[in-house]
Amino acid sequence: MSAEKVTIAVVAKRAGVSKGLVSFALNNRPGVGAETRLRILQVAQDLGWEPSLRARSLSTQRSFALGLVIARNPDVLASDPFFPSFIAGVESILAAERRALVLSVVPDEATELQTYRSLVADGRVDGVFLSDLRHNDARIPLLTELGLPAVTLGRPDGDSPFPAVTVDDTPGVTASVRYLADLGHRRIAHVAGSQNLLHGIRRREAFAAAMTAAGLPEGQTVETDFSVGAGSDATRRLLGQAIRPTAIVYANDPMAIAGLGVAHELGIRVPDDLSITGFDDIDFCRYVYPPLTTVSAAPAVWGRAAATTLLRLMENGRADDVDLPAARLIIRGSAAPPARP
Amino acid sequence: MSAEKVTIAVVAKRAGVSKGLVSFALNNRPGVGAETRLRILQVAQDLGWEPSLRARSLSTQRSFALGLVIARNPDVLASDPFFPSFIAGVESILAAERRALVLSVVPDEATELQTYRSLVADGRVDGVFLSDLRHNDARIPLLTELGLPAVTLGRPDGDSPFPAVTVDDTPGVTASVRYLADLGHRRIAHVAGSQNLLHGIRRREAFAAAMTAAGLPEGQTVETDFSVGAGSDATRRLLGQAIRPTAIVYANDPMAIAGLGVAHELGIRVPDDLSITGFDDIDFCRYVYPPLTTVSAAPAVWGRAAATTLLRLMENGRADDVDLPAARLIIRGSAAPPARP
DNA sequence: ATAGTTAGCTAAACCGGTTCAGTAGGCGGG
DNA sequence: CCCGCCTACTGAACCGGTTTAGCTAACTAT
Repeated sequence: MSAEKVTIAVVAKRAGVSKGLVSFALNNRPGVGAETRLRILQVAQDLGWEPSLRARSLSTQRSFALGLVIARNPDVLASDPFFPSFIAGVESILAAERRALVLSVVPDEATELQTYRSLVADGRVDGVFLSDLRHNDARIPLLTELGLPAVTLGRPDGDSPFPAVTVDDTPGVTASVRYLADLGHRRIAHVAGSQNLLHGIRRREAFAAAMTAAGLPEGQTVETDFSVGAGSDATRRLLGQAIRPTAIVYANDPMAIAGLGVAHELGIRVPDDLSITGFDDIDFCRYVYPPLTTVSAAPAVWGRAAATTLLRLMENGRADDVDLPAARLIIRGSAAPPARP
Repeated sequence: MSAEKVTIAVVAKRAGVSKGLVSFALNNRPGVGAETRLRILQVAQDLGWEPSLRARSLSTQRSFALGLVIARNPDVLASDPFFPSFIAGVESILAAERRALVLSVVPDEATELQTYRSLVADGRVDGVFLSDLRHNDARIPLLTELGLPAVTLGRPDGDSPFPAVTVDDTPGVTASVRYLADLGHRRIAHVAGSQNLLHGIRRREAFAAAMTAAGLPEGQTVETDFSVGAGSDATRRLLGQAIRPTAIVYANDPMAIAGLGVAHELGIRVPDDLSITGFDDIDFCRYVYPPLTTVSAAPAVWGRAAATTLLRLMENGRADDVDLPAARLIIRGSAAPPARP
């Protein structure tokens, strides 16, 4: 019988109006009589009509989807729960708007740029999230050139036409150092993240500044790529020295957990012989032994804020920067006063 | 000048043929003269023409995208690197095909089903991956009804019209139990995953069967939801007993790592006083102390195979099941012969 | 020589919306 | 009473591809 597919034309005929008017009524635009509008909407509902996203896409040149491109070393990606949580936050906003999230995971930066080009060429997305900002990030001029709306996760270090949704890392690092200094530590080291990434750089800078502010000698810093393995190696190097640090501030939790493992292996007791702090407050922190003192980051909240901002930008052509509550120190059991020599 | 947008019509005019013929040439269909075809392709290339995905979508009723809907407790999602790795595998196949991955993360099963309906109603995807299979999974009849091609990750327990891409968990669990039994353990417990999930059920069944096969008494089993916190609680319960197990087989690594933490906290030495094994071989395993004996799963390989199979299904209307190499035991340092009482 | 194929190609319909120019009718102002 | 203007609405073009019916010319078979 009525196996006929319901299109705007069917609705129009049934309501006794033109296709155009149905379109106007649907997108509640002016120029439609009040009762006509109601009749149209009623008919649409009766027929169970849902406008075709594809047709809409073609005529409006929009895709009703947002994009996220992740360029990370697979190891780092796998052990860092940032993205799953962030994405869950993003989705909680998008679902209500009936928009989709297009995700790309790529192996390197060159592919990443190429992926943005493809996404735009294919009109897959109407806007994107820029995560893992880098120094002089090539994506910013690229996206500007491509004319694709974007939101940066954190403030980039150069000029950027895009709104930034930021969680400031500095206070968390500062608080960690101060906390350790107050406990009496003087030789505090830092296992830094990748210095290609802005948050890696900023955490290291915050560490250095906090050491100075605490009146301590410059702390030893080891650069890593944020991976668990690199965290382990860095810890081994730090602890293998004749004079070793009494505390280590890690740039993320996975590395701190790896550090915990190395300490155990070397028979160095945490927190008695060595204090450590992490960054991110991943789930594991609460459950390793001793539980990890770390800095909370709330990636899901970040995801919601980023999605909201990006939608606003696309809607209004502009959106203000958003500063989320800074990450703060969560004190657990992995730090204590240094042992007396 | 030629700021004009390049469409098929422009290419057609420039090549002196009709739009239709350009389309034929592009999709290399018969009915186009050899040199005409070359000329058309040459013109297309000269003009840098890329057919519009949106227009194609509308006329072919396809979206050139695949979907993945994840319904997981945020805690579990965050600590389990399965999806990031799986997705990386999927993407490595999709990128070459110029298809996109649409990802949805939803809070519960009801929303999950609704999400599949939306994806189909909006024509967002041409096929989907079904992960985290459940007993009598409602998604299978739903997708059958919706007519959406799908691939299941693992073999479902009921009838399914979809190809299954499987990594058999059983041998890994069996090997773990056998390994522990060979070391001399008799009281082996199992911290099982969610019994709503097929892999949770199968690992538990494999555990029970392996215990019997090894001639051991039925092992104690605690059910969890696969989360780190639940793994911690379960461990605490097992170790708080008067007569406690000498070994614990965990249904996944995050719980095993939590178990390691609990043991440390209680002053129970691993592996001297307690042996443990995990499942999945996540990155952390190598770096906790002692390094975790576990079962490897290779989610990225799984992702590639699943994507390949799904594409084949969509192409040919059918695809065979794929059985990937079974997960195998990786022996590290978290198990040893039981202490003499 | 004539009818029947077939390869190569064109024109137009189609996918299902949006948008814009234009028309008819109603109303207020002069 | 006429003009102008606004509101409600229609018809057609448009987005940019795919697909189908049908035409022509050349080639084969009889």
